[in-house]
Amino acid sequence: MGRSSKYSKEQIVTSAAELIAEGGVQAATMTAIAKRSGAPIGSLYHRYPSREALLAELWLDLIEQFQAGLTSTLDGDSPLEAAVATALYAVRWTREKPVESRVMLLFHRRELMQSDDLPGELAERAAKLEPQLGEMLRGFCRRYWGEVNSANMERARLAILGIPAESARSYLERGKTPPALVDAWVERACRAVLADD
Amino acid sequence: MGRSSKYSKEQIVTSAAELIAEGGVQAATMTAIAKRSGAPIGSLYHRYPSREALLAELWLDLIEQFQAGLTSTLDGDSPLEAAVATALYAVRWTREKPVESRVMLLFHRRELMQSDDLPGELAERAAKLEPQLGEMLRGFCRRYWGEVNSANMERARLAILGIPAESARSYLERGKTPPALVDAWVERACRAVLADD
DNA sequence: AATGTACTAGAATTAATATTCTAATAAATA
DNA sequence: TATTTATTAGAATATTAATTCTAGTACATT
Repeated sequence: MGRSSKYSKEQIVTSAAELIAEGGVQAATMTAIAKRSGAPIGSLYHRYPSREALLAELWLDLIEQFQAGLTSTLDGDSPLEAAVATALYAVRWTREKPVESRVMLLFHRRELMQSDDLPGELAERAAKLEPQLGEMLRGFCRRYWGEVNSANMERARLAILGIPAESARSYLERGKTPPALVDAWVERACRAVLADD
Repeated sequence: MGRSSKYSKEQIVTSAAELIAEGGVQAATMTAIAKRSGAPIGSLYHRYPSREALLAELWLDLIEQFQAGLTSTLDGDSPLEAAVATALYAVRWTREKPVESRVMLLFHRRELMQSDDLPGELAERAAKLEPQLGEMLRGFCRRYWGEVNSANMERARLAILGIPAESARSYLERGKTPPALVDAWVERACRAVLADD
């Protein structure tokens, strides 16, 4: 049924990610994405209704993949050890996927998805992200403290997500990747934030 | 000598900051800044050679002010206690100046100053920031560990700057301000990262 | 081989914004 | 009060980038 495609969605989205990683969101113009991926502008619009939908899909792909890794890691036996492992997973992820993590950590959702009128499927995917993260943290609080309240939630968020994010960010900003030493600091900080009073 | 001005630089820059805090950098168009501040576009260009120069000045004002506070706090007697005080100063600053801290923490320098060809004075001010921060951290390393090396520098940067930044960021992103509880977590994390092995 | 259909192509159009330009205005000084 | 000049005003222009449109292309199925 019809001609087979010469340029895949993946090529397009990857090109956009590289452009953002190198020069920020504003560098990922439709013309630039076309040039980098080899696909003509017409083909971009054949696949995506708009630039915003293209960038939103890129963003959602990344976050979903990352969050899936977090969630499964935090599911370990000992909640404390699972928390540490999750924090370290996040740091390692940025080491292994510097382009993707630059996009994720250095640019804000608003820059990629400014309006609320995304194509339905994308809007649904976007709406699931935060609840899923909340559910993950809630589970942790229940297992670790035996109680879920907003202070615990914030505390867990800082220890498990915030600290590794920041630890990586300062390197990613400078075009580097967090060195191995950082892992030890992240682990300590994570444990310190979660420790009993 | 000539007509006195009706709209100050400060009004203009403040309006730009509010717009950015509310809607991101892209919301701070010259038209929007003009509307919010009351000044007509012509007046904006009378004071600033370009939008970029206007935003750069805003950014530099904020960072310089913030960094001055950091530097003087980190100068205390006991290096460890001074480090903790500095980290807490940063968190409190975001609590007291939510608009300014949103601009500083949520948006990247590149978004505000994309080119390298800023008017000379601004370029000079921009060039001083990072060295000044480095000097500050270097002094801390010398006093606390007795030795300055890149691992120490990174570690100090995480403990003193990174951790409070992240702790505030997660609230600022949601349009909130870090609650008082956060201070205790920041202090612990700061001490943990700086603790002996 | 003929035909249908998704896809490629990229030029033309539109939309949004920064910037320029020319003409008023009003305060300070002589 | 006359004059000077920084400043206000905002319409006109230029620029940049998204989006649309029309035509061609090649694969898959019949």
